[in-house]
Amino acid sequence: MRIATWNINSVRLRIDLVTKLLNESDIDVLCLQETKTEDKFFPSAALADAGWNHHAFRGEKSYNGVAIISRLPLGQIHHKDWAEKIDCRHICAQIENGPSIHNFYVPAGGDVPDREENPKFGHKLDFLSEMTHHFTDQRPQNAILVGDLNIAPLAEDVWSSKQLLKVVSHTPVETEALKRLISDGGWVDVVREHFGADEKLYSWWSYRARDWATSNRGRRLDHIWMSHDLAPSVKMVDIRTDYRGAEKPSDHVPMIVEV
DNA sequence: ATGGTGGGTCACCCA
Repeated sequence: MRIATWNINSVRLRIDLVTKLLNESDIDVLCLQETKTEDKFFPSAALADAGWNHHAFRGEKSYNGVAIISRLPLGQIHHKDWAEKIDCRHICAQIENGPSIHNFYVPAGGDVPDREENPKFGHKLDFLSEMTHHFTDQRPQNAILVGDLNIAPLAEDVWSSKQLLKVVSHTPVETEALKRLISDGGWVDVVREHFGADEKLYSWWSYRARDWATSNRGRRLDHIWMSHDLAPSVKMVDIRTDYRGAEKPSDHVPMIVEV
């Protein structure tokens, strides 16, 4: 089974890029974040025409939004609301006779890494803390967690750890919270496990760079985690950096895992 | 230290 995650930054604008990825990479289950559309406008027909008939999605006008697109039948679908907001940042679907897949879009957290000065940063930390409590209470089994978690936890997950220590996404309070969520929550960071500790890994490059590829100031904000029982069955991991060079690209690229 | 770009929607929000 091939599972992918991608912050698409508007699923309606980039629907052709989505179907291209599904077809050319033979994806079974694709998890999207930042779909940025209400459910009534979700492009279900285009996905069904391409052969992916099973959809679970939660969207809102302009902001956030998550979706699970599958060519395998979906069983139970549910979501939780986090940090006392009803924004669309989580959806979970079970693949019939297969694993449960959690799809998350963690708040970006604003610009100032201080919860007193910047409520968005407090929201991000509260969201992570609730996730940690949730998975500590209900340890994942036969489960996969993917999404844009908006944190690059390790020095090798950013172009310059030193220069990003005070930049939201790589501050110690965030990276420690994410590592605690992995360990206490019962997850394995299978992308990092696959490539090893030393390799620089990025999934996001800012739109603001003059030349994203030449400056290569990336961060690994997107993640694929598995429960300990499932992690040993990973066969392949691919970070599709080439999609950053597409026409009208998302600032995030797809990450694919085969189990 | 600053501003750089892009998406959604319709004067700004958010990333």
